[in-house]
Amino acid sequence: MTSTDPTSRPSVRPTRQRRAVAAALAGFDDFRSAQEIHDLISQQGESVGLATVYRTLATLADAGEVDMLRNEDGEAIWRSCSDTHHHHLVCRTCGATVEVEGPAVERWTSAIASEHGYGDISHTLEIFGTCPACR
Amino acid sequence: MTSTDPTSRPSVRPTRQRRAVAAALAGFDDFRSAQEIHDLISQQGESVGLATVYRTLATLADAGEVDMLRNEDGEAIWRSCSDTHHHHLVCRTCGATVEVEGPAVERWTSAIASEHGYGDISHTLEIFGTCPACR
DNA sequence: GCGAGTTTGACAATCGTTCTCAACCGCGGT
DNA sequence: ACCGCGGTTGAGAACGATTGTCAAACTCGC
Repeated sequence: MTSTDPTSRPSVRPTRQRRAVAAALAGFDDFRSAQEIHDLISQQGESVGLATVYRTLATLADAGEVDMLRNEDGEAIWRSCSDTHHHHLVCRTCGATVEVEGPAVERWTSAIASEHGYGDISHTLEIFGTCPACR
Repeated sequence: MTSTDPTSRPSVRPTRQRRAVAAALAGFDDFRSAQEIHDLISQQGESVGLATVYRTLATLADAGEVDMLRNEDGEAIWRSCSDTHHHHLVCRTCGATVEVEGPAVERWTSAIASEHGYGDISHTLEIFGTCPACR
């Protein structure tokens, strides 16, 4: 590592571009694709390369500051999230999203995994349904 | 529509190609990508176009005869499915799959859902990790 | 065996995402 | 304020999965 930072943080610089992406993320609370976020930034008068949007989103996702999941077409979609691990309850009609936590599920998945000798575990869990307003 | 069939079934013909895909699917029990299935068919001495593999898999998935899900890269992967509801513990290196059941999870998801007033619930839960052999 | 409607396959076209690499910029030292 | 060392960016090429195109091949019922 080249980092001289004792916290071993890879030194993320606060550039104009990263600020623009953060600002765009603050502007909506549902899941958006990278392209949509890129367009949104343009509409806010900033100019940021698409590749940079991807890079920044990936970094933020890595840092746990945004959620990334995939829609049914396999496309990556993002939104800013709270800092704790959680899952989503998504209305399949209007897209309304509720963040839910399930310590029991977390425990269950790692238990199942190690029970079968699997390591380096991750999991995806999304719940789809129809929200009260759409019924 | 051009269908004159009173049952409105779209008339799926049992062609050599579709049989080859079905045979390939019967030859493994983990999740494979379309490309891998295509290769497998070649190795079995058959020749089927990649586009046809995609088309056939899509049809089978539609009919509920195969499971299709997406790996962490957003790639579609398929396998023939059993008829009971279950989830998967998938090795992200070799693809080895273990079917797991989680009554607790099922209960938890519906509890969470109704707690938020959501109905008509479905969910996806996949666990990815590294299997003992690949570590 | 015939004709109509399906299905196929080779390949082009899409489309989301990543890579490349020279130019650029933030930051800490001087 | 000036320098220089990386980290960062952007334009566009590259990539890889998936889908569309369309003429030729095939199935099926007659």
